[in-house]
Amino acid sequence: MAWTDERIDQLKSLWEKGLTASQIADDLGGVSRNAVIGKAHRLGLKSRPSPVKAADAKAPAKKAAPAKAAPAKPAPARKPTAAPAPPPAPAPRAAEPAAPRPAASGVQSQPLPEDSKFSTPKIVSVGPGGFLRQGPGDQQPPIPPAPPRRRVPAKPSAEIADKTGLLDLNERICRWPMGHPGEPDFHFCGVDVNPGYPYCVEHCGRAYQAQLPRGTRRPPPPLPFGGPRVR
DNA sequence: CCCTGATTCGC
DNA sequence: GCGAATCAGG
Repeated sequence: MAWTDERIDQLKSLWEKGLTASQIADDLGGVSRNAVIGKAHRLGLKSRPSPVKAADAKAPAKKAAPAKAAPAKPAPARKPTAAPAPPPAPAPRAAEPAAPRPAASGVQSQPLPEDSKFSTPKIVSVGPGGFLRQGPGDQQPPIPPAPPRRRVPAKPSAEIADKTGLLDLNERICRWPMGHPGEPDFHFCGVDVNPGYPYCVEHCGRAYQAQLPRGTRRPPPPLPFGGPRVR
């Protein structure tokens, strides 16, 4: 993707707003975090609080030279432009710094009422696609969907809420479908997965049901979308 | 592990 | 100029 004037403008704006390179890359789309950083530097955008501080003026010492490329660059003399001694005094955030931190908190497992007597455990599960499965005679309000976990807190031009879409899926977020494919707001759970599984802990609990007591009517086994046709 | 930004260097 | 690879700190 090319760096059009428009995209460069966005980059500058977002960068100076304090968004992280990842968020900016996400926002712009089509570019990687590295691309954003690289471009930002080429544009001369000033660096912001970086986790990596300049090497101390003493004892550089260890610096393993890997295979690729020839390092041999022992001159980290950082002196970009002016500002000889700029005390890091970020503008005091008066009130609303737009909260760059996504504060992504995984969905905490709903604490089971394990303390409440020994009432017959309700066997309720929801299959992929949001279909409710429950024991016969059981009536229960639908389980509220887990909030999608996304970055980019405030995207001005987002008419569609930031749901976890197909393109957002990766190996470590829950791919449990929410809603139905084809529907406007169909998306995926998006919470961090239960390691080793394609779903988050909560949805693993629904996907992999324990054996039920005999006599209990069992709903059909949970099949993810795309599973073999059941007959 | 995850994240972050910085730097290097082949293209 | 671009950005993946790499580095390095949190």
